[in-house]
Amino acid sequence: MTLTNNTFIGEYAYSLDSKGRVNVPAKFRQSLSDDNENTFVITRGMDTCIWVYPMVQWLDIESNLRNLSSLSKINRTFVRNTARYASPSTYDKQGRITLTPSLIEYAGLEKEALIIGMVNKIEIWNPDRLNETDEQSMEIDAAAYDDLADKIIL
Amino acid sequence: MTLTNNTFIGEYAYSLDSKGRVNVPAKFRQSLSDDNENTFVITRGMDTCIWVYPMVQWLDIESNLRNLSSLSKINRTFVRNTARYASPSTYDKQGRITLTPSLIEYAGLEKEALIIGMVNKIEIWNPDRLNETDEQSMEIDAAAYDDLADKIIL
DNA sequence: TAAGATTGTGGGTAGTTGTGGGTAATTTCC
DNA sequence: GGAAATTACCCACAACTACCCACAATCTTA
Repeated sequence: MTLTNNTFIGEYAYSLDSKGRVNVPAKFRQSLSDDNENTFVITRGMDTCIWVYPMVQWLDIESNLRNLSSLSKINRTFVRNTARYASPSTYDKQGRITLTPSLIEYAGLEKEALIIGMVNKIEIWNPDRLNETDEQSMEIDAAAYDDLADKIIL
Repeated sequence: MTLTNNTFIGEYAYSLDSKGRVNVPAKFRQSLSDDNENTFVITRGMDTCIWVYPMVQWLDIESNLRNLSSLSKINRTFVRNTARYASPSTYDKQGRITLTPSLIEYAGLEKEALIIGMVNKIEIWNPDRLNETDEQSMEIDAAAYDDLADKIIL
């Protein structure tokens, strides 16, 4: 029952404990390749959620950032915003990672944490926020969504 | 008399047991190619039913998702909605897959489960719901059906 | 038709997984 | 340099899941 390495799908409802720890779904841990050394890189997501990358995936992003010339202002802004909030985190013996207070606040996390596999990364959401985001995008994106659906056969 | 690999046709009425397991029709199992490793990926269907993909078929979808950059909001939404409800499931020694409570609720499954071969994937229905859906689509679709007639020769 | 194999269904058990909290090591700050 | 706070590591337990076995019904084959 192993999918491709470093690939994550599915949705899990876990709790954030008093120490700011969340469980990484067992299936996600199993999918991690060894060269990640049980480490993720955690950062702000583009929606109000947390993004969690397997380390090797992050290294890939880093090398892409490296190639963006700082001559361009957009590049500078993009590199800055991508890099500044990122920090590596190794999961403990029980399979949990610790989130920084800053990220917990950014994502508005309280007791519940919804963990979503986004194929090449993982998202951590406050369930209520995700619901709102879902409803908003429902109407707005209909047309563009159909375009996408044409390209990918489900 | 074997059909093409990973191809499913026909209708089967099975039961959902107390642990959320349904049998995969023996013919469907036989049709699965070896590289699927006896594994399906189960997710929400576009009607209120469950979709079951042979793993290799899903991997194809996955690699398409992987190529959608998360810089675009629409892409994020699309990847999220496609990936979040999906989960791999290997059938057990008796040929059953386990459905998640979330999917069982989505499809409104109770004791009976109707399993339908959809050529490249499998659908699992609550029989009552399928009846309703059938009746609704009967009249509506006459025109659209004519369009289809251009594309497919029966 | 009888024997054997296959298929669908039910349930028990051992191992895994998620969650809470305790203690020692490390860091921070006065 | 030492106290306070933070972090990392460890243990414990309840809930759940995957795996195994059993059996009845159906189909296959000699």
